Amino acid sequence: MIRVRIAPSPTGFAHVGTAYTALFNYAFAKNKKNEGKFILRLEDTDVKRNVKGAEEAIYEGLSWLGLSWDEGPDKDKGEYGPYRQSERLKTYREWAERLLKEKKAYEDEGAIRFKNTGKDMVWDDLIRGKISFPGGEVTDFVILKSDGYPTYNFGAVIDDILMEITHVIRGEEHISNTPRQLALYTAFAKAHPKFAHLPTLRNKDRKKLSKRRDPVDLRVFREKGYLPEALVNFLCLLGWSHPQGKEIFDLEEFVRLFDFKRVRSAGPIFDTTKLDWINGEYIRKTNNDSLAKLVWEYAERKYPLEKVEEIIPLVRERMNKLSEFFTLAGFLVEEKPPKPLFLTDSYSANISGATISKLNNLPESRWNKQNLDKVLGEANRMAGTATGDFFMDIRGTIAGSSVTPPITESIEILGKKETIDRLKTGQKKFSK
RNA sequence: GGCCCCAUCGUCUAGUGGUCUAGGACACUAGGUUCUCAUCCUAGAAACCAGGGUUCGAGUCCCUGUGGGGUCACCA
Repeated sequence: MIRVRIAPSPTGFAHVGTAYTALFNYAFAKNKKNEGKFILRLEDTDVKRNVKGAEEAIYEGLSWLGLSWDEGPDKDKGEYGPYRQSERLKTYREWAERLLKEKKAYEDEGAIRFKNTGKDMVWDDLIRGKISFPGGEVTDFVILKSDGYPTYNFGAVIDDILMEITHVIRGEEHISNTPRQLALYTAFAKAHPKFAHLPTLRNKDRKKLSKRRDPVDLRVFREKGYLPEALVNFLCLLGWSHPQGKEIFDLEEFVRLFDFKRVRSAGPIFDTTKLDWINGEYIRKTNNDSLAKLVWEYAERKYPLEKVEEIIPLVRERMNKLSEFFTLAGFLVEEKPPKPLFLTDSYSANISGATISKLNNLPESRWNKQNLDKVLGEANRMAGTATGDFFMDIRGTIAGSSVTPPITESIEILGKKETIDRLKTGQKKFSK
């Protein structure tokens, strides 16, 4: 039985790196007939850095991405819990004292320190092959702090033993911790789990992603209008490649095809340019009704759902992020009319009394794209201006922008009264 | 600096000794479609870090160098 875990610290928000590690752990656990267990353990042993709400943020972030865990602090304790390290202090003390009794550790100013054996440490990494450290590298290190909390290396090893973790899949930055952990397994005469060290996600400076400078908070991705499926897909593509070279695939497919053989060891740059494209692909894959709901929720239900549904077909191929709905179609949903733009030299001919009365003569009941095309075409001929210019001025006048969805469709949705009001306003402002 | 990891187009990557005059995707450029923008279609530019080996043959194996990264806490 495969058992894997992620072990984030609740020190703030859900980090995209945590999601990345979780994704690969999840895929590995569920890959084999879906029978592996994916465990969430909270390493809250740095009392000073624990932040309230951080735990919930982690749950939220992972759930948003569809990465569900089988065991964790929010679930029944079961035979392996509790899953918060702060609730396992007694256990760590017992195990540390065992080492003390066997003279494999010693007390040092209120802390307990592990006595290094000086042996070379080697393991066969699932992603990188053989990795070895010279024995002198591991010095005596603290395993139990004077406040009674375990250090990372100790807590992780004890829990991995007790929780029967079979595979430790984590970031590359933990490679240098592995010899210390291996020494601990040896001291307890326990077989160590298999290790797989994933590449670290980097920023444009090729440095490991930083909380300070890089967009790493999962909530921010949601706020920017990314779909969780798209983010997951993007994350899959960092360090892993689809055997058929596919770029767009869902979590289920990733899980099914996952293999460490296809994981690269070089650290990829987390460049969201491609994520924007992937997100657009997912938006275009979503049907109108579902997409309208997503936008509606994204807008915190500020606009009528029916209105959003009406607009979606006009913008679905124009947006890569949900947020772009507003820049594209804001003029159709906002109460306040936009400031008109006069975009061509033939404005006065385009937005003329003739144009407006032509539209005015079209009754509400016949206010649809087909008739609008006809009427606007006639108005354009009367104005005697270039078609592009004609529509451009209508665009600028009713939308206050030179980039909008198609004009006749937009006018249909805007409605007769509002359209004519805006055209009149534009005409008036222009002549001033 | 010690130790460790890594190295193919700007970015994500394919490639497990010959089919590589190195393939795909994003981004970019040009053109087509079009009332703008986008979608869509077509084309284009763009990479094996360097030097030594091994081999009939190296992007692929080995060594060295260079470059990048990680880590050296009573943080995780």
